[in-house]
This record gives sequence, C-alpha cells and structure tokens, in this order.
Amino acid sequence: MLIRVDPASDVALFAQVAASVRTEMATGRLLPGNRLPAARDVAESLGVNLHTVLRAYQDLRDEGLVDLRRGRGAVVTDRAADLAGLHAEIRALGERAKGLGMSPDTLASLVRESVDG
Amino acid sequence: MLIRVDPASDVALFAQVAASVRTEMATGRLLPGNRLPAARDVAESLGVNLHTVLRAYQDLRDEGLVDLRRGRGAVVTDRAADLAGLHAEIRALGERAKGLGMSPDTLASLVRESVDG
DNA sequence: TCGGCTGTTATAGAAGAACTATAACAATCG
DNA sequence: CGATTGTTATAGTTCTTCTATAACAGCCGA
Repeated sequence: MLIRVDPASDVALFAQVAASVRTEMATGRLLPGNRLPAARDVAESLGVNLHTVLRAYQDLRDEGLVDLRRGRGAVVTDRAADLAGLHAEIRALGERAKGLGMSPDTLASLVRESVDG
Repeated sequence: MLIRVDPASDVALFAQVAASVRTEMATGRLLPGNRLPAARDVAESLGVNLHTVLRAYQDLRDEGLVDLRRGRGAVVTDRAADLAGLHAEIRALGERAKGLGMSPDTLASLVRESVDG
C-alpha cells in the first residue's frame, strides 16, 4: 500500500490520499476484500491529521470503492475491479498526453468534463 | 464559445472557466488563431468577477494553450490542436466510465496520477 | 495621434474550505 | 474485557477563492 502525499501540490491532501488509494486499486495492488491500513496509521506515517485521512476514506466510501465500519476498518469492495478494468486504457491515454507535454491538470480537466458533460 | 459555470460545483469557478475553454479546443469549436472573448465580457455574462476569468486565462497561458497580450486579448495557440487530437480517445474513455457509473472525480483522479506518476 | 479596448498589477476584504488538535464515543474482534 | 477502528463533536488557524475598486500599460482601429 503506497500512499504518497505532496504538501506543495495544489491538490488537497485528502484528495491526494484518495487518489493514491484509487491508483492502487486500478493497478491491482489493492484487491476487493483487502483492508486499507488504519486511518490513524496512515495519518502518522504521512505526518497529517487523522481527519484528513478519514475524509479521504469517506470519499472512497461515497464512490462505493470501500466499506467503512468502526472496529473493522476500510475494506475494498468489488467495484474496485471496475478501476482495474480501465487501467490499460487510462495508462495509454496518460502516455500519449505525457508525450505531448500535457499537464496532469489539462488532461484531468478534459476527462472530467467528458464524463459529466 | 460556450462557457458554462456551476456555482454549486466543488470545482473552483476559475477552474470551470478554464475547463470550458479547453473543451471548446478539444472539440474543435475553438481553433488556433481564434480569440477568446474579452475577460470583462465573460465575467459580466457569467456574473463573476473579472479576476476570476483572468485567473482562468492565465492558467491556460501557463499550459501554453493561449497567448495573452494586453490590448490584443487571448489568442489560441497551435498547441490547442493537441487537445483535439486526444478528443476521440478521451470521449471513448469517458463513455466507458459513465457506463460503469463512475464519477467524474474518480476518473479524473486516476488520469491525473497516470500523467504525473 | 487619439480613444477605446485589452490584459496587468495593486490593494483590500469577505467567505469558505482545508487542516490541525483534542477528546469522547461506539462498533468490532481477538 | 481490552485493544483497535471508524464516528462525532468542538474549536481554532491557515490558505484559497471570490469579490470589489482602481489605476496602469500595451495594442489597434478610426
């Protein structure tokens, strides 16, 4: 479970945590049934507050990617497999964009509007 | 030039303006050499502040998508064609994600990490 | 050249989001 | 029971966003 965070990024900390987890799911390093590390552990290892990590976990729950229960932790749901199914396509797009020198923001913005538009 | 803005969105207003412009580029409705509407006009028609629109224009400039000069306005650069080149692929990915009931945030997050990762 | 249009810069304030800190609570599990 | 885990509550600080106003400086057409 690799969770990276860049305090200098313009992306909010909690969003970076959630993004890290999603990527772990998409790449198959985090499978349905697996449990995420305890929020308190992640918070300590990243040097951020407990609530920052919990906010990320709750976002993932709202997306249906994890089940949250006190005492039990955060468990990856079957829906996480959907992310893995898109991984190859996403990676191909990312490589093309990178080859054009396109910024992450630019591509992410286009993709976002492409989904809700 | 369609520039939409949703005050209730969690995406910042200036980011929504920039996203609208990028989408116009990607779909070919805004071509290299075209001039963007004056920031003051956009601000008035959207009911937002001049600076909010200018922040969007400056982000687009930082991405190399427009040239900004006082008195002349914001002119679309050749790099905007790169966006159009990715349009079909982005649209296909967006449709697949939409079919899975995936949120714009989820997909945009995965794509963002796929570029900088 | 003049006048209007354009982005640029400066300043300031209000509002909201993000992050932190602490603490108590409640479900789960060994 | 006791440790672990997410949940909720409260509060305060910091940062970003958005607004408002005003003056400035480059560009262009008449």
